[in-house]
This record gives sequence, C-alpha cells and structure tokens, in this order.
Amino acid sequence: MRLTRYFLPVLKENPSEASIVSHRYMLRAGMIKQSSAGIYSWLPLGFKVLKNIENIVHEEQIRAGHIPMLMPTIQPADLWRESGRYEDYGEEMLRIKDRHGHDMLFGPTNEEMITDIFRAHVGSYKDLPLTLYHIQWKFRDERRPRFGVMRGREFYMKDGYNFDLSKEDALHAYNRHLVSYLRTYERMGLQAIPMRADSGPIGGDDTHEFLVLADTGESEVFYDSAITDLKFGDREIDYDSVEQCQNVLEEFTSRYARTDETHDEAAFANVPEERRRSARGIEVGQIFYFGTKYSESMGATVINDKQEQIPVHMGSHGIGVSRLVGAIIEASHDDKGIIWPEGVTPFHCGIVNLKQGDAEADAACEALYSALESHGLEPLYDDRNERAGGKFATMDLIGLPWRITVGPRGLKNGVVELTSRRTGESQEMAPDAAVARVAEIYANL
RNA sequence: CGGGCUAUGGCGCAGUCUGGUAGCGCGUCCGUCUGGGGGACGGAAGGCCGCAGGUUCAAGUCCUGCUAGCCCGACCA
Repeated sequence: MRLTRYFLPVLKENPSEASIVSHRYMLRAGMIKQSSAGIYSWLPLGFKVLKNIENIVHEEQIRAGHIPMLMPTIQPADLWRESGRYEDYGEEMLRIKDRHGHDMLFGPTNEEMITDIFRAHVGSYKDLPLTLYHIQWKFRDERRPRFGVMRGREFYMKDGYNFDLSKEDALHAYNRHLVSYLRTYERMGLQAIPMRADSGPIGGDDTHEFLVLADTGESEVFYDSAITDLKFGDREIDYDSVEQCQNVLEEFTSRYARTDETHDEAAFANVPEERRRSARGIEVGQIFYFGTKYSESMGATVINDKQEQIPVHMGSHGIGVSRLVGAIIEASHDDKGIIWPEGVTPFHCGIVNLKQGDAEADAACEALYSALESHGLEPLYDDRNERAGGKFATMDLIGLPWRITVGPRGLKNGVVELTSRRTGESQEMAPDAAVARVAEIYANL
C-alpha cells in the first residue's frame, strides 16, 4: 500500500479522551475512532490488525478440530428465559423491543443460542464429540466503559462451545482448548499465562483465565516466576490425544498462578520466595467447563448406547479478539509508539523514501515495493512528500516491525537501511539483501 | 451506581472570574525554498463556542435545566 493512497489519519498530539497507552496509540495511529462510550469504528489500520488476530484464532481453532459457524448478534429473549439468565443477567444486557413488541437482546454471549441449535439437530451419542465456535460482535452495557477497546461495550470475541457425552470427554475438550489457546497467543507474540479463576455468572467448576502481564492490567495477579519460562514453541500436538493435552495442561498449570479473585496466600507461600511475583494482568481469554448447566435447563440431550436420554456435558471458551488489539499494544510499545509483533502487524515492512521526487530514490522504492510483494509480503510505502523526520515518526507510531529506509546518500553506495522497530538497530545492505532478510523473517514465523 | 472533572475549527488548548468584533499551537490546502528524526517563508480554508430555555441593549462568558464524554471507586470478559 502506498501511503498517499491509504487512509491513515494519524494524530501528532495525544487526544485528551485517552489515558492509557494502548488507547492513546490506537487513536493516534488512526486505528479507531470513538463513536460513543465503549463503541468504536475500526479505521483501516486497526481493522487490519483486528482481522490478523481473528485469522490466527480461526487457524488455531480449526487446527484443534473445532468447527466455525456464525450466530446472530440479536437474540430472542425467550431463549434466555429458558435458561433463567434473562432475569439474572442484569443491566449489562442490552434489551431491545422489535416492532412487534417482542423482547430481544444484543447478545453478550451465546450459550443459550448454541444449545438451542444443538438440541434441534443433535440427538445421538454418535454425533459427539462436537465443538462449534464463532467470532462475532457482542455487547455488554458496561456501567463504565474505559481503556479504549480493552473494555468497550461492543466487542469482538471468539466463543466456542463443546458438547461431550461425559465429564471425562468434556475435560479433554477443556484441555484441548487450553493447548490451542497457548498456541494462539504465542503466535500473536504474547505470553498469556493460564491462571485459575473465578467462574462468575457463567457458572461451573473448572475455569482458567489467560492473562497477559502488563502494568496497566485491570487484574492483580500472583504467580511463580518459573511459569514465564514456559514456551509452547513449535511442538507437535495431537489434539485427539487425551494424554498429550493433559500433559500440556499440567505443565502450564502446575505452578502457582492466580488472579486476586482466587488468590490463596497459604498456597502462594509454598512458592520459593525469590520466584514469587505479583503484577498486573490483562485478561485475554477464558475457558470453562460447566457440565450440564445449560443442557439440563434447555433439554440438550442425546441418546447413549444404552438407549438412555442424557444431558450433554458442555464448556464454553472465549478469546477477546478486539481486546487483544489493545492488550498487544500494552505489552509491546515504547515512547514513540506501537511495536507490532510480526504475527499481527498490519503491514510487514515499511518503506521510507527520504527524498520523494528524486528519480533514483523513487525508482529504488518502487523496486523494493514490488520485490516485497513478490515474496507474498505487504509493504507500506511512505511516498508522501514529507521530510524524513515526519516519515520516521509516523512509522514509529504505527509500529511496523521492519523498515527499509531509502535515500540518495545510501543509494550512491548501493545500499539501503533495514531497521528493526523493536531494537532500533539498523543495518546497511543491498536492496535485494534487505528484501531477502525480511522475507526470511516472515517465512520463519 | 457513588464521587470528581470537562464540553470553543480535524487534534491540543486559551478566552468565562470582570458580558462588548472568537483567538493560539499543531494539522489541512496552495506556492517557493528545502531534504537522514515532526524544516523555513508567503498565502488560504475551516467554528449555530455540547443542547434548550432565561437575564440583558448585548451571552462563549451570568442563571436554570438537560445531554454527552473523561477520571477515581464499586462492578465486569
């Protein structure tokens, strides 16, 4: 993309409405525009990041054997009356009446709806196990929305629901989600630590929250620092293997790691003192096993191999897709702007032309642009008639992980400059070498 | 939902106390000179001063009511 043809309304100064760093940078980098409290338009740059995150979530869900679908944002109140949550949910649920006077609601989650779909079409144990998920906009009418997209009222979320014949099977689904979530966050350049959590209004026995450590996190967390050494890496996992998934769960949850809701001082005291940490964290996902809570109240049953009608065991599993955009920035930025991890960056590489209009510089930039594209990469070429300082400041703000700087001075010696946004280190090299290096970085993701 | 604060051009702000031609910086547009970390000069556009009512010869400014947004807390993914 050429910057002169793009829509990137960057702001030089900090908008007064934003207090935390991710919100400030998302506004300044032209990623979002607030519409009303907790509701945002996603401008092109923000939309790209949102979609990149969504794609990673999809890929990892499908890899784990989960099946994508899409349910509506607007749901009928009657479904929620059946589960009893229409009354329980309170003011956070946005209630709407349609023209016929029917009570509707903008869904804050989809347990009722998915259970309704399940009971209509699934009747036999032979259809299980089954895990369906979707990525859809949700609405929770927060009393006090804040922190930009991290606690909006409208938010984009992946929610998945597993249906299993037994508690044992459902716990495997739980473990499978935990493993797939570890992979998902790691691909986004995040370390998200699974922590034992409180089940809240969804209810249930087993639940873990995934938290990204960041100073601005809304939850206080306590953990054994040994857990931050754990990496999922490129290990091969057979998601059908109960044993393999169980092993990963044990590896990643055996160390002490809890939010303040479930924090236990006595248990924490058993962690060696030098490894005890308290910090702040941003919740970016949660997995639940809740048994037969919804299947019993809503009649989601199957016939087992003994001709008995039994309620299915369920769990639900969420990833906050829109919230992740903010969380990644909280975890990866400096005083100049955002630093995107390669996995989610809106463009793979920036091209800065230091002297727009100079025939050689222009030609070299065009050549770099095509060469990067021919490697399947998406460059952002700053072809504005701006001075160097302005171009650098924009690139630093929007956070592309790699930048190639092209100027007459370097071209005289046949070189351009390749700069890492994260480390700030620059290397001079031939244009071809710079392209090859960037291509290699992305090929190895 | 309690407490606090704010609302003036796209963004950041002054002007309100003490009523009298709506201003500054940044950004935007045009031109010239520039060209390795937000450059210089010259020109230009852009505002029912959040909304409604009131006081007054006169309201951005004073009064009343409302709305929206932000911050702290409680709450929450």
